Amino acid sequence: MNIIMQLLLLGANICMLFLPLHILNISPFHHFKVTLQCILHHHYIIHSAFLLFLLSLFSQKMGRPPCCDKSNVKRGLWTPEEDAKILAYVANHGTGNWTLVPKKAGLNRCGKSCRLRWTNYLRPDLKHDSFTPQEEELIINLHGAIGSRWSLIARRLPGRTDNDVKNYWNTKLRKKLMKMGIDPVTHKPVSQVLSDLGSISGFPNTTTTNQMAYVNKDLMMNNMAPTKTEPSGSNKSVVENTQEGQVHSWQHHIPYQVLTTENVQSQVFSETASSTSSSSSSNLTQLGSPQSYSCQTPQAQTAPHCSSFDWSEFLHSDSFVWSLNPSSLVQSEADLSINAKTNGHDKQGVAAVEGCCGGSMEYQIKKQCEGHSFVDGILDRDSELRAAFPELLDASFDY
DNA sequence: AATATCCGCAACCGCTCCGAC
DNA sequence: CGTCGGAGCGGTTGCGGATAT
Repeated sequence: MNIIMQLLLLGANICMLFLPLHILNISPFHHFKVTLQCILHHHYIIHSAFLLFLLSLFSQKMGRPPCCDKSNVKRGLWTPEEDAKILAYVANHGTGNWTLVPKKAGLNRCGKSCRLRWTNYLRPDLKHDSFTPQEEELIINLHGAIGSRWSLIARRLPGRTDNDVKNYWNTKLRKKLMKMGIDPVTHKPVSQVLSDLGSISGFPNTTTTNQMAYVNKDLMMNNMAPTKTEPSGSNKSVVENTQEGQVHSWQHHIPYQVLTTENVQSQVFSETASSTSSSSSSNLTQLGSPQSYSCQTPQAQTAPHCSSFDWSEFLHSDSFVWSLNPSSLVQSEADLSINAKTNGHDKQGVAAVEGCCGGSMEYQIKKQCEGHSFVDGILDRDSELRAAFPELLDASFDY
């Protein structure tokens, strides 16, 4: 045992000798001395800790240096006094070179933190009241067109920051769309997203009944949360039950893994827009689904059965009473009435969104029925969007 | 009334971009 | 052309108030 441990330590030390110990002001002799003492006295744990300590020092020294000394700067909420210092500094010196601001303004804060405080809260042109329906509508339309590029969206909303828009989307709009049965990522009805998934998932061409074997239906029913009753009574949203219920993942061939429906939807969305959602790769997602909901006819909500496995049929089966009800979906979309009004200062953007969404659902369905894959549809949509949103998608977009 | 849970928002984190050198 | 550092961005976290139990 000792021999094995000594061999392991020897190997680790040989590796360590390749590291430039001078960076840590540690001489190879000192390193060798510590190692030798540990081995001679069988202090393997101590020596392992020593090696880990060296490695952690290297990771700190070799990595990118922090913008400030995190341990010595104040964090958390800002006090009125600190706000006043920032305001006074900016009034005298203007913005820029934020790393020097804490020192010059007499603040014990990270410069980056100062910049964020200014841009997200203290800027005099910011609005601090709640979002208007027009702003809400614009955010939804732009998100459908360009995805989660919050800074781009915020620049079309005077007085709003990207953080404001992002928070409002995450806390209000995303949930609102989901309640309406609209996928907030693709801006498509969830039923169609699921249908699209069925056509691209590589699922074998078997009957729905066979595919149901992937799902532990009984367990799903047992795990379903009780139906919530909407205040509106007869217009009870069946969709809302999808938020509460639990289903089991069959997409990943883990039939009995218990997941919330939201998780399943997330997986669906992440698969349909695989590696396209989120910042680094949102292009396909955003380009694939620029839709203004009012453009969609009620007929468009019920996609024809183009693929061998139809998610709509799957979800509308008796067992899945929580699934999307087309009638409620239509009602919800009528309530939204996205195109009822056009924001005055952004007619161009909204017009572009509306222009490119004409018959969008029919378009997708037609494309799929013509043998286009879902990805083909996204790429086609990309081309359309580039034509419809030249000012948003061009690098030369003028804010 | 006390506690738990939910929700919204401010702030932070890590990464990328971009201009200066 | 490569490096460095400031600025910007999107995702995530955590706090504090509101609401439910």
